[in-house]
This record gives sequence, C-alpha cells and structure tokens, in this order.
Amino acid sequence: MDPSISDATVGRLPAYLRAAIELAALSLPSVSSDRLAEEAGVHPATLRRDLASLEITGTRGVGYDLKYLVSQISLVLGLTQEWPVVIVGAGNLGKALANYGGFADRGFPVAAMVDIAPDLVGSEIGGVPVHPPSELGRLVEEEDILVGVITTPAAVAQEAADLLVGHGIRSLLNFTTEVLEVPNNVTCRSVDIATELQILSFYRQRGRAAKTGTGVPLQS
Amino acid sequence: MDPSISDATVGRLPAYLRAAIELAALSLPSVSSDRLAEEAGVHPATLRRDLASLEITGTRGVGYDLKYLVSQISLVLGLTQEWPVVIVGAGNLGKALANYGGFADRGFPVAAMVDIAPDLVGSEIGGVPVHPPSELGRLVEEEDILVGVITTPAAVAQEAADLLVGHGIRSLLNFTTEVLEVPNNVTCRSVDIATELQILSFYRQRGRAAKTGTGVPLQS
DNA sequence: CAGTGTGAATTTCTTCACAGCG
DNA sequence: CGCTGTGAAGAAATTCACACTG
Repeated sequence: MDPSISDATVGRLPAYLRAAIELAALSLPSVSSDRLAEEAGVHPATLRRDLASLEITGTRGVGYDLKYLVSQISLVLGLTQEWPVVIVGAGNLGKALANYGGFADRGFPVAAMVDIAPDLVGSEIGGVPVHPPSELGRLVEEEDILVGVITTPAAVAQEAADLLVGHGIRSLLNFTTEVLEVPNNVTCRSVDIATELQILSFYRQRGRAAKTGTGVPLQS
Repeated sequence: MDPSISDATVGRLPAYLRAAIELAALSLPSVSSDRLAEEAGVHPATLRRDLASLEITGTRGVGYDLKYLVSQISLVLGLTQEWPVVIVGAGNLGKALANYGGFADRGFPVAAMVDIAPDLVGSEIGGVPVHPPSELGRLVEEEDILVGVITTPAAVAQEAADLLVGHGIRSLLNFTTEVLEVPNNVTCRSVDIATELQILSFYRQRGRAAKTGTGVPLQS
C-alpha cells in the first residue's frame, strides 16, 4: 500500500507541488524534469527517481503532464480532503496564523481557536471564534478537526498537546520551543524559529552555502 | 578551518544545544551520550560522532561536561556574538514575531521593523520602532543588522529580499511561500507552514511515523 | 531526438561493536 | 567498570550515464 516512499522524498513533495502549480498557472501543458527540478531546487535525477517512486510517470521525449502531476502529488500528500485545524493559544502568533489566509487556501481551514483568557473567549479573530479549552471536545467532534496547532507559551505547550491528543487529535504542529511528548500514533512537527536562526548563523559565519533543508526538530 | 561538519550534523546542533542547556539548568555537571541523545531524540552513536566532528570531547567513564558542551556548541553555531535582526513586513506575523521574546533571548535582538504602510511607520510594536524602507540602509549601518526576516505578503517577498541584499544583508529568514532568488553568498532559509502541514497530512494519512525532520525548503 | 526511467557507481549518513581510557 | 571515540559495516540517498521510447 505504501511501497517505500522515503522520508527524503516526502520532504521534497511540497516543493514539487508548489513548482508544478506555478508552472501550470503559466498554461504550460508539461515540464521536463530538468525544468521542474530547477524550479524546485533539486537535481533532475532526484526528481525523476522521486516521481517514479510515487508511480508518477512522464512521457519520454516530452516530460511530465502538469495537471496530472499536480493531481497525483496532491493525492499522495492527502490533499484531496480538507484538514480542519484548531489553533490552541490566541496570543500574537495564534492571531497571526488565524489571520493568515494561507491555511484555508491550501486545504487547512482554521475551524476554531482555543484560549484560556476570559477576555478573548467569545471574540473572533480573523473570523475565527475563540473558545475555552473545555469546549475542545465538542469542537473536534462538530468541526471534524484533524490538526492541532500549538501557539501557547512554551510552559504550557505540553499541556496543550495532552489536551489535543486526549480529544483524539493525531496531528500536531508545534510552534513553541518545547519538545512535546506524544504517543507514537501521533505525528508532531515542530517549527522552531530559534533553530532556524541558529543554523542561519552557522552558515553565515562559515561562509558555507546551506545545502539541504534540515532544520525542524520532530518526533514520531 | 572547517574540517567537515556535515549538513546533517549542523541540523542537529540546535537540538543538542537546547538539551544541554536544559540539563545544565538542573545543575547536573555532565551527561552521558545516552542521556543527551535521548533528550535530543537521536541515536547515541550519532551524537558522539557529531560532537567528535566538532572536536568536542567528553571524559571516558563519565560523559560530557555540560558547561563546556553549551559553550562549545554555542561557539560553533556562532552564538557568541549578537545577531541583530530587522523584520520586514509589520503585518500580523511580523507583529507576532516582534512581540515574541524568544528572539532577543537567544541572541537575535529585533533592532527594527520596516513597512510601507504610512500609518504603521513611526509606531512601535513590542518596543520595536517601525521605519519606512527608505531608512533601511541607515538602520543596517547604525544597528549593525545582520539578519533580515521577511514577513511581507508573498507577492512582494522578492522585492523585500532584494532590498535587504542590496543593503548588504547576507542572512535571510523567509516566512512567505515565495521561493527567493538570492546571490549565493547569501544564506536563505524558509519556514513554510504549508509545507509543514502537507508533510503532516502525508504521515497522518499513511499512519507512518514521521522520522527525520526534513521539512523546510531552502536555497543556497 | 529530447527526455524518461533505472541499473550501477558514488557519496553521505547511520549504526554496530568494541578497544581503550579515566 | 562505565562511557567515549572510532574503525568498519550497513543503509540510505544522491548522482551518473545511458538504454530506450514516444
């Protein structure tokens, strides 16, 4: 069912998808691996091997059909369905993300926010209502929420994670510096700005080009 | 001068640093590679090899001295100096980042913000003054700014990057979905939330555990 | 003939396993 | 004796290079 799509490949798929969408918007019917790889910033052979591993095939002498490419990559990434999101923590970052249109556009509508501050509860931010944590269970149920985004202060991030996991959420995106402990049927990715800045400073200092996009802590 | 510190190693250093700081805060004098690796979420042999490649040595039978560890990793990452930051784009995300204490705490003080909106210019956000783009040159000079953080709308992100690079900034952290073109003496890392969500949805859908923290697009 | 798909070579990264030091 | 440091094995990822096809 999942014949060996490597982690390295998965990490590149969003770049391929973005590049393909961009080129499709130019009304090009197809692309060569050379061109698409250029746009995505990878080696052409790597791109061909990645696509082959997804069983996405091109036409020899021509290239890959762009519409097909977009639909197949979307399929593999699971983007044919919507993934409603709840944002836990209505501080600055939470607000920024709620106002940020990019979520809904890409199939991750922000269905609700949760915060403990009584003065925020009941308000709306970017059209998204803020609820108290006690309502999380109901929200998850009613809004079919699949993803939890954690933008609380670091000190309570683990608490937020436990709450989300306790209500059946199995995908977490963590914006705090805290490393979260989660059961291993839960997928958690962390975006840590400090990590990014530190890596940036390493490469700057050494004058080396940053090759691969490692970054991002993570757990199962 | 830089005897082979691999990209994979660099990507793990921030996690080691964080773990070491955490353990040092518990007043432990030293740690074994087993313990530190556990905290950082890597294999103990990987940790030992990484540290050895930085010429950080432990004591056999004992472990690694925590103070030494923290200071040496900081040194390698270039965190012995401050890296003043300018945030370009005072929208929601820019504001959130300006208000976010974590920057300054970790040696990346937010020295200034830049925005084109006349009603924002002259105001302060989280104690950080907002300037018009025309003043960027002076700011970079006077505040010794080394890093540019791009939080503009995607459509003008390239423009922002050009502006920063034009004023001598050689480290960019890009929060837009746009892929930036930069000269190759400039280090640019991108944090793209859509990418993270898409990867999350892949692993969730397949029920596979997300192993390595690939993520993050990037260019030279 | 342009460009895919893929064996094979190569490089890089990880893990094992253990000699040897404090 | 516990734990580092590392040679060697193994696994994974990347890149080469070219046969082959539309």
